[in-house]
Amino acid sequence: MNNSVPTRQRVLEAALNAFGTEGYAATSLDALAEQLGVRKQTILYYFPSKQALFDSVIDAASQDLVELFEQEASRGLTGIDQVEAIVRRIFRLAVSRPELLGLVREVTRPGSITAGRLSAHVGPTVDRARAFLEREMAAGRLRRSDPSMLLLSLYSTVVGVASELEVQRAMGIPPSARATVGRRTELTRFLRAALAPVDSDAPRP
Amino acid sequence: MNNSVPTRQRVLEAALNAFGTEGYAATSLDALAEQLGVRKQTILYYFPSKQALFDSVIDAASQDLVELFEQEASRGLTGIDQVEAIVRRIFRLAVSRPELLGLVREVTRPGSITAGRLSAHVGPTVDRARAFLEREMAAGRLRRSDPSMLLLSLYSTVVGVASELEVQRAMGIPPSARATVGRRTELTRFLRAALAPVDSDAPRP
DNA sequence: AAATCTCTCTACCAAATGGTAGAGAGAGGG
DNA sequence: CCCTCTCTCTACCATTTGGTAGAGAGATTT
Repeated sequence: MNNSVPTRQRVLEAALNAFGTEGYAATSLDALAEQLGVRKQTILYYFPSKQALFDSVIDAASQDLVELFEQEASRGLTGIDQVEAIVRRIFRLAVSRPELLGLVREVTRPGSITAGRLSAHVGPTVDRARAFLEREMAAGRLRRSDPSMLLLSLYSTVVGVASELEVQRAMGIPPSARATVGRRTELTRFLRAALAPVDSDAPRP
Repeated sequence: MNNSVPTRQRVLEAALNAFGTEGYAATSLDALAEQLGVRKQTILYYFPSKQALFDSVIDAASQDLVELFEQEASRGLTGIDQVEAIVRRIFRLAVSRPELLGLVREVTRPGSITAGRLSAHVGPTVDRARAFLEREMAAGRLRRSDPSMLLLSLYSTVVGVASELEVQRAMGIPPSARATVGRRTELTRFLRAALAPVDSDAPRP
């Protein structure tokens, strides 16, 4: 059965899903194996330990994320339009592959063991993003502020709004597809207000 | 030894710390007990199961959070000043009791078991916050937008910036005390830009 | 003094966990 | 035909986990 997708890749996908939604500690190799219709030792054949599997999952997820961003960045938009395009992409991601954002959340939590692995992969992309913000500020297309801090604020806001379903329920926002679009629309308005340049941001002639 | 603080409360505090930093699944009762210099059965005497302990921790944490907010809200500030005061409080919290925000993060994660418990406790406070935003918008002291969505954006941004240390490191922001103040300052500027009313927000006479 | 209540302990246990050792089946090459 | 390589399996195992049963010590009540 299912001979089209190689086992190793199937394991990686199932693991990404499990780690991203349940978390590392709450995911057992036995449960993962059963879900795949395979024995635990088959998993351990491809990945020598649970930690090694987790590392590989992070590597794969990082690659996906980086590709997504580089692809979007290569379209050459500027100013708030580029920011809005990225937001749109992240929201699409939150719908189509919520486990990916979940994994990011898992990896970046304070007590995380595998701290630097994701950072190492997305580092260059983060640098590109920061450089973009600096460039656009200098050109007067974005309000001037500290690029690193702005990037952090953007990240927190977008990923939070896109993925914190429980919080949203607590705040009276139903987790429907229609509400998702509404969230994105409102978030975009929020970001436009925060990013739009003011007079004093005009580029030096 | 340590007869001043009752055991039950010591267990609650240690559990809040562990659950908030390591997560529910990664926290074992044995480890918790050892850390307390007590046997696991002592914990199970006060809390019939691990899940019951977790529930109690959530209850206690909720109470702390609610008190904190109600206390801050009772000072009667208005507009962005009130928002800024809350931000300041949350940052102080992120420094003095990071495990509290970590617990919130743990509870609000997608695959969480104890979904509604925190929501039930903080619900009324959330309602108050939303009512505040509506009132201030109507008075022309905040830019008009959807209060629920704005609240969500504010929550995501503030908690994210205050607590996502790993992300910050990945973005080139060192996790020092000085940088914490810098983050808060920059975040406040970001929020002011997003919240400041524009001409069309003037209250109807 | 006897009985009860509060609290912490020792002694266990069944289940689950990550991991080791190695057999067996099939394919391909010599 | 045999050898080797790839892949998945069965059989185990030591450790850890959440939880049960109940003893013992001290204080309080009757």
